[in-house]
Amino acid sequence: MLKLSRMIDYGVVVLSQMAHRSNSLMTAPELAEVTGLPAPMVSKVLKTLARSDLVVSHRGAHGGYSLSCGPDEISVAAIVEALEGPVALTACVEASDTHCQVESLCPIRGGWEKVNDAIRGALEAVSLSDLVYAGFEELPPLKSETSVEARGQV
Amino acid sequence: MLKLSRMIDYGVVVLSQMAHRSNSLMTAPELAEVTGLPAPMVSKVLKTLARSDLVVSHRGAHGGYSLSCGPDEISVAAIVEALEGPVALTACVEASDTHCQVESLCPIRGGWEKVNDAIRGALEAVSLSDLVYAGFEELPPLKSETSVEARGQV
DNA sequence: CTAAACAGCACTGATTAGGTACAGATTGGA
DNA sequence: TCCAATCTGTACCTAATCAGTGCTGTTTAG
Repeated sequence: MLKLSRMIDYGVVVLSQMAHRSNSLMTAPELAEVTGLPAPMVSKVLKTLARSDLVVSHRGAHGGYSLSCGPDEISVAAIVEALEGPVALTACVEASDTHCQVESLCPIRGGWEKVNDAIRGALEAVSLSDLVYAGFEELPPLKSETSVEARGQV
Repeated sequence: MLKLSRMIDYGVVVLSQMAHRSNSLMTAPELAEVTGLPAPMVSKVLKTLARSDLVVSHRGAHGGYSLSCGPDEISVAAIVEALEGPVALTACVEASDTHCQVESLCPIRGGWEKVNDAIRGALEAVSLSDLVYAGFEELPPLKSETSVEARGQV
């Protein structure tokens, strides 16, 4: 099924909310409320995204997070990479240098890289703005949104 | 990291071994030996692949499995689909019709489909033969291969 | 100085995946 | 006719991973 993890799902949702409101500074609790996602998770995701410079964090009182650049400059690949490490599909690829005992017999050998490249390419070709602005007008920079009880199904 | 499951890994390895030996009939134990993968797993994978008609099974004594068509006609997408169901990245997509409570607020909505399509397209573009015949000459149709102790790292 | 906000762990509970076992069903050959 | 070699299907267990939570520390505006 090739499901991606909930972290990534959350990350994309949160980022698109941020993109949706023209780069205003938003706190983790605010974003949690707006998206309807569990607050600790949103916080966790934002921390991770900040480490990869996809968002910039502003510490201290009246801090928060904002996008580090325009939503068209953020690819899905970058988000995935930030939250789960480099896009690589098989253990084979990670450890092939040292461990794969049957490398000389395995007819695939470097073949996995083709799959990896294909996937990475596909994910790099999709930007955050591609996901967001599909028939959806921009929202005002916020200030007390009507709350959402639950996002229900992720 | 977007790792794919070991089932798929096994599936691709097994299929490429089959492709590697021009369509000869091979039993599950033989393929397990040749690939160095655990025999019950190989058997399990082959059963599943047979259900999706990627390989054809021949039951009874002197039975075995063979590819249902040429390796250039089998895409990685087909293998993934056979072993893990349709390529769909998020729970959001599966259940969006009924469950997603904030669909009207969620700025992504149909956006995930773009990611799914991109991935599916990428996987469909890579065929089994792309993976196999990268500087690797074909083997004879087999008969008592030198055994491989362990494939070690998958 | 204090409160609001981010940073970084460390922990737990549940889900899932990897792997095994076993009881049928099917077929070729002795 | 019967046996042995194969595939078929399902049930089951263990171990790894993931989602989620909590807590302690750090930064900064006012």
